[in-house]
Amino acid sequence: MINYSTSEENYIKAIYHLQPDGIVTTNELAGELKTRAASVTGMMKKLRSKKLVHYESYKGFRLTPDGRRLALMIVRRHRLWEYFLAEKLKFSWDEVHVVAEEMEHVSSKKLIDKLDEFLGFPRTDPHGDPIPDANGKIEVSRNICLTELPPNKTAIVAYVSDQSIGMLELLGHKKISIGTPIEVKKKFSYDQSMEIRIRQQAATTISGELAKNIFVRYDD
Amino acid sequence: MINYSTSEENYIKAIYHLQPDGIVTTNELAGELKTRAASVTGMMKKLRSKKLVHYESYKGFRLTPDGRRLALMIVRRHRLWEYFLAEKLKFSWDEVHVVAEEMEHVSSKKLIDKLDEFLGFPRTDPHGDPIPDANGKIEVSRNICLTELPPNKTAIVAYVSDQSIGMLELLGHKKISIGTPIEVKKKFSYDQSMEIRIRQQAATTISGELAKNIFVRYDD
DNA sequence: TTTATTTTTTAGACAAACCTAAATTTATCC
DNA sequence: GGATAAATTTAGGTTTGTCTAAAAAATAAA
Ligand SMILES: [Mn+2]
Ligand SMILES: [Mn+2]
Ligand SMILES: [Mn+2]
Ligand SMILES: [Mn+2]
Repeated sequence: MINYSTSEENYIKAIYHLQPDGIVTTNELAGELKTRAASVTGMMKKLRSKKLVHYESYKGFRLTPDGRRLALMIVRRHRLWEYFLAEKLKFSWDEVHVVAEEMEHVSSKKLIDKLDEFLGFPRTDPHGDPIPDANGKIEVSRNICLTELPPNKTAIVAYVSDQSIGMLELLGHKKISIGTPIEVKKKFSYDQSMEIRIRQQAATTISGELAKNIFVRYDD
Repeated sequence: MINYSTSEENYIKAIYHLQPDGIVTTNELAGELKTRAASVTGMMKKLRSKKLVHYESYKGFRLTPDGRRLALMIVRRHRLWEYFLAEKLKFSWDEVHVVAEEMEHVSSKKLIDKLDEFLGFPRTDPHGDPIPDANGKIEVSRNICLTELPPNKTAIVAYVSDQSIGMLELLGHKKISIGTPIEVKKKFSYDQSMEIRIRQQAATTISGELAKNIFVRYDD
């Protein structure tokens, strides 16, 4: 197994997050990584020479099979550490990301596979994102958006797409987290807001903005 | 808390290991870090400007109180991760060091303090080295060398000073590890070799070379 | 289909950490 | 004490990853 630098890994992971299988442009990636377009161009030449991305000048880039494999390994490390931090060290789910961002670059394969085993082979991280297995296989989540959940049917919160601090804070206040049973009572077409019920508690209202970012598991 | 680079941290830790409180020379440090004298000089200027070492040209260097504090934090991280790897992930004690060498640079203070708590505040790492507490306090081990243990008195292996792979392999073969009860049956002055007894097993012979590196806890 | 705007690449610098080789300082030996 | 030897520092390069500003290419507008 070749070892890659922290920078190389961060670029590969960012490409994966933007487009696991499609074309990413220079500015998109620069925005994602908070770096400048010129730096991206330089790095793409390097990653191309290492056969991790397909890249032709002015035409964007795409992960190669090797690049995708590597991306999945980094995502695996990231999400396993997030799970460890939340589950074993009792970090709150909005704190785990920053720390995992550093830990994901510790490269020992054995470490990660043993950690996976120690954690009991968790399938999702604290944000509900699926964790790739030791072979890089990742579950395709077929969760539906809360906005598409039929009224008066109970579903389980499985995933939140926006994982910013502000969002996680709001969810915390509303007592919504991964695994929370949730039910839509009423939808208001005027502003897409909706009245929901969490467990047996009194109904509460959430904005359309928020609802759009909540995904639930609902086996109809 | 200021953050230091992986290189800076490795230099500080190496100085600490050579001389926690005394003067270290350029070549000594270069040898320890497998780098060149010129690189050491450059880094010392930088660490001096950050007030982590006292340094005057041609006169060697010494950790400042800040430098020592930092060194102890890095040692703390290193040993807690070693403990985690051995205890929770079932790594063998000769595998933990390389991995911890990378993990020790993840800098979150909260991570380390929560890890410490999760592990139950262990006092020593898998090699018997003491783990500094959250304030940087470290136990002074008053272990004695196996060569000084009076014959026919049972003591507990507490620490091995040479932690090279070869040494750990030999100890593994002899079934000696931290916590093993050990007893000296006979010493041969000719080559400093000795006959020892481990638990209730048959006596076995070890070289003076090996005995010099084994330290035991013995409350007389 | 020219012209203007946006996107991307190139050119040139810079900081961190490393290296080799040469110069300088300190230590050792007769 | 002066000549050698050893240790250390300086000088000058290299690599990685970043930046700004200018040039070039691709898109969009007129
Ligand atoms: Mn990262
Ligand atoms: Mn996550
Ligand atoms: Mn290290
Ligand atoms: Mn150790």
